[in-house]
Amino acid sequence: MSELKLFNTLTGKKEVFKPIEEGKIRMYVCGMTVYDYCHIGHARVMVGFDVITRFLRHIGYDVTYIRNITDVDDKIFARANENGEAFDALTERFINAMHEDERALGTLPPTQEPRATEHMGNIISMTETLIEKGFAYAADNGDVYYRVKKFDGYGKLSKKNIDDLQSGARVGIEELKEDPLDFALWKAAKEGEAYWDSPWGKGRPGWHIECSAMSTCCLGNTFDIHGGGPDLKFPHHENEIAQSEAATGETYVNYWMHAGAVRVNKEKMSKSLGNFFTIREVLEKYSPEVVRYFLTSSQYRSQIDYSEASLAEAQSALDRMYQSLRGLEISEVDLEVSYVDRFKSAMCDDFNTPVALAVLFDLVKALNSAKDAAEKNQLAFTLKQLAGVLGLLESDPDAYFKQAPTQDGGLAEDEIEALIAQRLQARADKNWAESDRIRDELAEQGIVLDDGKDGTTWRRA
RNA sequence: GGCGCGAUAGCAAAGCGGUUAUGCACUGGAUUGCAAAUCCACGUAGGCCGGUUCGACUCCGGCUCGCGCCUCCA
Repeated sequence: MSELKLFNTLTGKKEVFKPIEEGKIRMYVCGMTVYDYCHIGHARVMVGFDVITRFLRHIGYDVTYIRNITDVDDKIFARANENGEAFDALTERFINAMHEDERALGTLPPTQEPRATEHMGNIISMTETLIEKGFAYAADNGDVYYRVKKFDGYGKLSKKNIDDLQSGARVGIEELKEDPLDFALWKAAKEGEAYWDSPWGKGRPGWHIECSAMSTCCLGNTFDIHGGGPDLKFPHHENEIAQSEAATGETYVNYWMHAGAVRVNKEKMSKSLGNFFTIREVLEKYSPEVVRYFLTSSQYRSQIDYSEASLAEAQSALDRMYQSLRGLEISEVDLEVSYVDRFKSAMCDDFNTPVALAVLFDLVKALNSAKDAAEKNQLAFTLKQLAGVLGLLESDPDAYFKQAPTQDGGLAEDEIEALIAQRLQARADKNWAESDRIRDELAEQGIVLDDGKDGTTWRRA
């Protein structure tokens, strides 16, 4: 079998993957800051690392997959304040919403989902360590800052030169910092804000320290893979490296993986631009599996353009896959190895899902052309197994075609069945006009009829 | 301005120094009462200019254009 290669942001190259511990992978992925609904950009990371995790497990790795929830943050406080709502009531709501979105998209739950608020002790002790080692200092007001220039190699992940950064940094606003590049590990609480007690007084953690604390706590000083969205490279991940490596004196992460951006009209989808589509919005029109297919149809590192047209295309493609499985009773047999090998070598090459999908389509074509029942069964079984590694084709084909994506699902199933029965009678009477009238009537409701040799089936277009 | 990434057929998206990617759409045929689905047939694409090579979409250099990061963002 081909060896697993993955693109490491740290080196800028595709590298052969070597786990720290034979057969095991410890992976941390940056999750959500929970103050709003997840958008398609989040879905990209969720689905992307879900597929990665599924494949790594498929090829035999014991994967510990940690994805944090950042539930203390300036934006959370700001939003809670706007709403006149307690910050933890707000985060609880959006954590639940996030879990709903994930269940809809069929992503496997992470091994653990640590929350910043549950790791205050670790956050504070890591901050203390950084102060002891001279990498951080407490300001007069109770803030604690990280001394960026003290850390050798700052910028190595995002390939930034510290001098370039400095020239662009805003100076003068924060007199509390020794250097404008320094970033906050701990922020003193302002009047009326929620706070935690610390050696520096009442306050809360800065943005980056919680990930260093949680990842180290859950996975150890050094772990295999750290992933996240493209906009986390700098400063978030850069700062995590600075914090963790300064605190532990050890390499923080061996392989850094970053998903590509989701764009809308050639612009990055982002909170700040306000051009984002939430997962739940999209799911009103398209089935979750179509969204997953769309996200899988390009390699996880490339940027993709979100549009209705691309989702519609994804649906057509996925329909083709399900169509090939429709009406088959599939029983477990040995897999067709040639397809399995091609699939695996595609996925071993930095998770090349577009090629993996191409293999699935070759399988679909072979399946559609096969005459022999045993051969059909083997191809269908192989198709389902491999697609399952991508989290696809896990539904019953009939259910897939009959599902109503919107809340008002249009025509009810029994009405459809009744019309089909009427049409069947008309056909038996060779009343083609009536038969076609019913077909057209259903077509107007988005129902497509397929007359097969074993009767008529229907699906929603 | 600094750093990084990309430019493939109508659209989307891959691999590859010389041999069909794949999907969607389109067209013709088979099939069907009519359709749908399916099958068969159908595409010499690779931003521009040089270089290396027997041969480059694939390697090297330059240019143009697009995008991302440099500030909160997945």
